[in-house]
Amino acid sequence: MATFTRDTEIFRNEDMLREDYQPDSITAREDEISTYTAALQPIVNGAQPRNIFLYGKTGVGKTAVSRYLLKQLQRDTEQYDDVELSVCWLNCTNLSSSYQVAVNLVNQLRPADDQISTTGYPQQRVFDILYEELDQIGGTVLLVLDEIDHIGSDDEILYEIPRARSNGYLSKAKPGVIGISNDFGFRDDLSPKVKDTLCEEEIHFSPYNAPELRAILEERVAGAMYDDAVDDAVIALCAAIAAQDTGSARQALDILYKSGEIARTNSEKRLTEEHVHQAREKLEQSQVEHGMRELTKHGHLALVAMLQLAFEQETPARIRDVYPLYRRIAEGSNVDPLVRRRMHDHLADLAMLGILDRQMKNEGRAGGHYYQYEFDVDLDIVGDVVRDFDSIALPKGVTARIE
DNA sequence: GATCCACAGGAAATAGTGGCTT
DNA sequence: AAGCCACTATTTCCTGTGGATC
Repeated sequence: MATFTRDTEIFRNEDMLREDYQPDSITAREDEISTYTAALQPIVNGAQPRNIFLYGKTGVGKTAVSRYLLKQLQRDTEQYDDVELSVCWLNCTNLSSSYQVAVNLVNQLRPADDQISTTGYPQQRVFDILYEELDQIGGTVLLVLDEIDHIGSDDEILYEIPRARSNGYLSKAKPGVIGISNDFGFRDDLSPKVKDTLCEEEIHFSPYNAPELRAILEERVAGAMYDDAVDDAVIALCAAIAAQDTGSARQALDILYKSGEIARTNSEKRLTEEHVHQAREKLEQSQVEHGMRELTKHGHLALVAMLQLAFEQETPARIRDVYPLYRRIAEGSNVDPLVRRRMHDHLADLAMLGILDRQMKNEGRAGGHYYQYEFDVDLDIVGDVVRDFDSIALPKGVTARIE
């Protein structure tokens, strides 16, 4: 018989450690905030907004600071009658082109019962619709494009919006673009014409160091967990691990949260450093697992082929060895196998996700150059994932090893 | 130092899907 | 219904590459 009781020892309010929690104040980003504030100043003055670009790795506060500042800005501009500020927030993950960003912006601005479809229109048409919507809102409209680097090299929209007004497409609206990017390289990939218009203000967010992470954790822990549940050493360790790895507050908070979960499951009252280490390992593991499950069918087939080779001690293996096996498994599973070139892309994907490790070998005239692939993760984890592939006929060598 | 292996990986063409316009 | 438009996944074709070997 299961019983539920309220947690009175570890978590007071675990929401505060979650991804979507928005803190009331921002810790350790003073410089960024002051630059950002200065860049937003024209809006308060009722002038044309400047375009702003934020760079920095995940979990360094770009989104949190933006949310925080824009909220302040909206509140503080209310007192001026000649400033009408609206903010439109769009996360561009999964949007790979300007066209899609434009469509999603329109749909964001429109009511749910009047959406437009994601394909079918000529590109310029979608832009026209977007301008109509913007003009309808009027005033200053800030378009926040989070994770904008996902649109890759197709940056047309970043050129269009800032110039829409001077080109006479807009009469009532003053649009401003705030781009948020995880990828510094994105800036260099932008076409020159976009760089000119868009990168008026650039703000760089550096990774957090250990003391900063500690400050952030302490800030959150005060509300999220009971005082007796955590001590400074545990917090310091979470901060240290995250600082060394990614410098991301997200990671530090995740580790702390997971540590608490582990402690709670073991019905312990205090977090220990051991819990933290376990938490880190678990998180790493589940990330890799998630990556593997999300792959396409052919990615899965490639994974199975590699697993088979690993079980036979044939790794590291080269394409020449993996491909025929992949073909057999695909055919056995009633899937049309891909050509070698394409299959190679899937292996490269696996390597990029950190699931496989690849080494370039070069035997010169005798053997040419090629990659050798082997697993970079525990085979048991791979086995766990592969066991759930129900549309793939696993080779015997694999089924035997994973039960 | 030229050659050449065995592949890496870029580029363009093609297939197939879903949706708009007239 | 025919003709567009955009997207994704793939195939086809091809040039590039590092270093052992000639």
